[in-house]
Amino acid sequence: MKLNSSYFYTLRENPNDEESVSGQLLIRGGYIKKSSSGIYMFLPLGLKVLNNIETVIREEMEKAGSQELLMPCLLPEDYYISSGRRDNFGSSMFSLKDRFNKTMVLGPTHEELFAVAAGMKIHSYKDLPVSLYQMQTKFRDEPRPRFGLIRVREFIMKDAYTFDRDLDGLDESYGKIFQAYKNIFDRLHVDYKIVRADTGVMGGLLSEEFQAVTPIGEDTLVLCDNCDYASNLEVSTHLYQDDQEEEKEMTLVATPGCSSINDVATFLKLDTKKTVKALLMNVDGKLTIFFIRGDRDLNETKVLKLTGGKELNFANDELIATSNAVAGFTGPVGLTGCKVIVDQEVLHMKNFVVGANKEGYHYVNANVSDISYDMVGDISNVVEGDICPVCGGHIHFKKGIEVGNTFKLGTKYSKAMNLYYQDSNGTQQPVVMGSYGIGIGRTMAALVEQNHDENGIIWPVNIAPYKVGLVVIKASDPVQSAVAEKIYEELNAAGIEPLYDDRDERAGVKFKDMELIGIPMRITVGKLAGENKVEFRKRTDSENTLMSVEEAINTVKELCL
RNA sequence: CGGAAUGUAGCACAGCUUGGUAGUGCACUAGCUUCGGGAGUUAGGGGUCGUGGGUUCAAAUCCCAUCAUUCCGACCA
Repeated sequence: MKLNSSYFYTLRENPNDEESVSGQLLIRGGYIKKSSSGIYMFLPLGLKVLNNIETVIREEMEKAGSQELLMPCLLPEDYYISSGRRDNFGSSMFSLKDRFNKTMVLGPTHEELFAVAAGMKIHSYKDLPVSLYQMQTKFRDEPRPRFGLIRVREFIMKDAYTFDRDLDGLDESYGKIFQAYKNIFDRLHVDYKIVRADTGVMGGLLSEEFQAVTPIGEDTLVLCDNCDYASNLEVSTHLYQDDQEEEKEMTLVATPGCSSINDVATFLKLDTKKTVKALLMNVDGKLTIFFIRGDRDLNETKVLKLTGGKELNFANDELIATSNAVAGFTGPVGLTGCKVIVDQEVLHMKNFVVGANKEGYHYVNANVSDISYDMVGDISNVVEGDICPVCGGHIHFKKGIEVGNTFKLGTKYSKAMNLYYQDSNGTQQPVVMGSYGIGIGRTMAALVEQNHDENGIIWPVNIAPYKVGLVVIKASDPVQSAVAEKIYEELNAAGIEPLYDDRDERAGVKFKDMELIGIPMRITVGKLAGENKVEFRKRTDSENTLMSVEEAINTVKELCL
């Protein structure tokens, strides 16, 4: 492409409404432009990158035996009512009325519709397995879009669905797509971790996430420094260590004004690990008090799973008043009027500090035998330094962006959508489903987060909108432009279209633009063009290499393989 | 949805406190000089100051409302 006659622009300054590096660079490079909160235009360069990512995904999905189709975005609400998910999605689903006053929604994910499509083919066990996928725009009305393309309200997702006779079949189909995902993210050069995760609103038996590792990530990845344990914080566990102290006698002590666990620990000169704190929560309208070690956080996912609750919030004063709990000094000794749930870990602690249910007092040297509770379970988050549940090594954290997710769904959707097949005995059986997603724009953003420097983006060669940039220093010089033109023609003939900067701009501007938009290779045609010499440099190089025109062309060809 | 901030030319911003002719840099047009790392200079073009209302002789500036965007939280496959 010749820049002089093309739609091409860059911005010299960062936009004022974009915080993330990937968002800033993609906007400055003219890849994307925000049209409203969480909704972006993909401009010519951006579309090329998107297409390159899609090409890799298509190739690997086809290799895994999946067939592409295309679903509508606009769907009658009824599908999601049938599956019971209309309420789960709630206001994060875009909804509108058609002219007959029928409620339509913009699809946030398509398990229901794929089950319907699969039903057109699947009648007998002989029709299985089936594997289908699509690249399609999804809509989710996020409460808070942010980080450029990372959390948006409209985005292109590759979503795939598998249909099998039984769990063994599902395992096999899941394995194929799982391997395809590894191939995809390897080929895209994403630095990623695969972690175990919560199944969330999807439901089902198993969820694993492909997480691009970057500090901007919104998910916390729990990793072991000794084995390959990898898990999303929301479902991570750890081994408990028994406190070896002798049990002492519980004693009431005055702790005036110490209503936070840090105050208490400081006042008593103790580590917060020797304390147990109370969290007064509202679980579906009922007061539930949780006790966990003082330095830990409550894990909402685990709590909802344990209690079977739907919604978790902090309890208000009115709700707290239904029990004898004293806010700031709540303890599990003689607590009544509410449900009391104790973290599993507390059972392994000795001589800890807890609230005394009395303003200004705590108990010290409390032990499990001193307290009463209704339920025990794993309800807290792991922290760095905890013991790995697999190998006994130590746990550390990284941050990740969820770029892919795989689910073993089981029969939840097939039953809801009436997707059954007849087995060899002639009886009806629900089809066993799996679902698999990759966020394409999000992957693009994650790549930029992982591959940039102070000058701009550094695309992997196979993802870059153009693999090579061709800069002619003085476009008005007939010798230089003739050499550049020749290189342009030859590379095009070889199937490698260069980004040819033939603008009447100063050299510095051209170099800066090539670096900002992240073109992986650059050929510069300058003073020595008359001697058949040009300069070659990779985006990651710090210096030019002088070579002949032929050498430069061959180098580009080799690096494009 | 709670808390905070911002909205002025294509982009980034100043002006607002203390009301009185709409400003700067980049970008754009024309000229001259320059020409291998975001040039210099001269002359220009481009504005419903987010929107609606109010106060005032007079509002970008003060007041009220509203919309949009961003940040912190809540939420989130």
